[in-house]
Amino acid sequence: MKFRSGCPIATTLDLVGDRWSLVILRDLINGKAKYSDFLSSPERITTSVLAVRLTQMEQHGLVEKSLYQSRPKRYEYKLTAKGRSLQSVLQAMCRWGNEQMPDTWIPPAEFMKPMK
Amino acid sequence: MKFRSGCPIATTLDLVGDRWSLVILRDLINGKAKYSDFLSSPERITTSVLAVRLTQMEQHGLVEKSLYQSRPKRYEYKLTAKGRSLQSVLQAMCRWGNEQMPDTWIPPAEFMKPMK
DNA sequence: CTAGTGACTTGCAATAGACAAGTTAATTTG
DNA sequence: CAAATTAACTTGTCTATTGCAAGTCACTAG
Repeated sequence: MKFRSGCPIATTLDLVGDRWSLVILRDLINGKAKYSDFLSSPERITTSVLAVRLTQMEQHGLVEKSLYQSRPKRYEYKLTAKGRSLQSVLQAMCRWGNEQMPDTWIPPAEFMKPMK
Repeated sequence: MKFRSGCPIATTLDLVGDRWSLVILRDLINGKAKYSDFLSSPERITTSVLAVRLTQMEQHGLVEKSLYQSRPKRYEYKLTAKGRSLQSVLQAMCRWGNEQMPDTWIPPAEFMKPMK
């Protein structure tokens, strides 16, 4: 992976600065783990984009894939510590969205709890 | 503008969830204001993308354009309160970048000061 | 008069995303 | 036991966004 600069903001955006990665991360934090779980979210990601984003997030060390059933093979996705620590970024976005964008949903208190 | 859902995270990403908007916002917070200022940042945004992003950020109410010189016309860009309040998101990204991505620059203390 | 600067615009190729359909290996349902 | 359903993808086509290079327009400095 080539980064645009050493700026921590630009570098973070090189990893998750696209339309979908942080939406998937939100779902993972909220306990979703299976391919079909992500597809069922209200934003309606398409299957092709989901497949690409999941493998890239895995390559970046944000999620881990594990077999939870062989025959037929089924995988579940879980956050790594590195991925989970992005929750503070999501919390900041939630706060901003709720303050500045009318009619956005209020997240469960659990989601907004300070971390670490 | 059509939003993917009422989720505050998804809605925020509908506005700034691309490769460049938050990099421009960082520059604005750091006092950059002119077209050529943004072009000179180390990430090397191209002029065509910069023009598009600036007009979209203006449409979304995050920045304001003002004439600071007629003949020839020259404009400067400034953050609105709505745009400035995204700083907390950038601060969270900075913290994450510095913790998880090796060799990212440490921002000036000024940038990380709590807001409001 | 020529070169340079600031703020763009235009054109074209490459990559990412949207939309729809197909595949594979089971498992459930009738 | 064949037919429908499910989970997890893959493939294909089309459009949108980004990257890269060059050009334009209105001055201004030498």
